Amino acid sequence: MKIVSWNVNSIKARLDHVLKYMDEFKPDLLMIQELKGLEFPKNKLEATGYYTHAITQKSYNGVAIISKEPFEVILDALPEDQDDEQARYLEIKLGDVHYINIYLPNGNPAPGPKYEYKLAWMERLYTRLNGLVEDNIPFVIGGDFNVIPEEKDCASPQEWKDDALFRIETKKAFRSLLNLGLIDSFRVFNTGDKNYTFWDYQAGAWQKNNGIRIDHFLLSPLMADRLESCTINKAPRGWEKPSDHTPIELHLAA
DNA sequence: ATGGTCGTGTGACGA
Repeated sequence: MKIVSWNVNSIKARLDHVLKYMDEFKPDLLMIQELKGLEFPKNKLEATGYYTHAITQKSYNGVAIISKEPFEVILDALPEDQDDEQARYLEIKLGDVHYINIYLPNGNPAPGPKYEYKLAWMERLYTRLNGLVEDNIPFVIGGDFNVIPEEKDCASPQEWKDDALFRIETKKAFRSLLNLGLIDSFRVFNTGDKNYTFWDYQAGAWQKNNGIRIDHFLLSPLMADRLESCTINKAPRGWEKPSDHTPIELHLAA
């Protein structure tokens, strides 16, 4: 089973990219982030034979799951804050497994209220994932985590030193998730540097491979034995008018 | 050291 996560930076601007990706790389389940609009092109995506569910808001954020198999929606928001209206979380169930798609807050500028929101969001996420682990519910969580886990996950650590994606509190919160027993799937197969999922549009970052690894797939303990591979597909970042992120691809044994 | 690039929606803000 092929599961993919991709921050598309606007579904309106990137619909043709997503359709091309689906046709060329045939994911079984595709998690996309940063839809950036209220409207979701459900009909055009489902004309391919896939099922979809989207969580959207005006202008910002937004996440969706596109799946070959029909699925049940478990949660359309992260629990524990009724006033949080940002479209950043979707949890579904397919077979016995929960699949969670997140667009974790960026948090810049830090420090400040946006960074406080990010850290609070990560605590709420910890609570939810801890609950699933305790209940022995197998899950896969993918998405744009907006977390650079280690120095080797960026080209120039000095540049990111005080950034919300690389600050010590952010790395600690991410480490707490891993300490639940979750596996950073990509690092099981590749411990090297210069492996990125995002390159800024500015200053020739893509051409210079000045990127960061911020899109991740974490597996719950019960899913560990099913992990077959996890790789970054750089091709879509090189297409015309690309997203600034590229897909990360996970293969699980049936 | 500075500015640089996209997308939304048509302003300024977010990334």
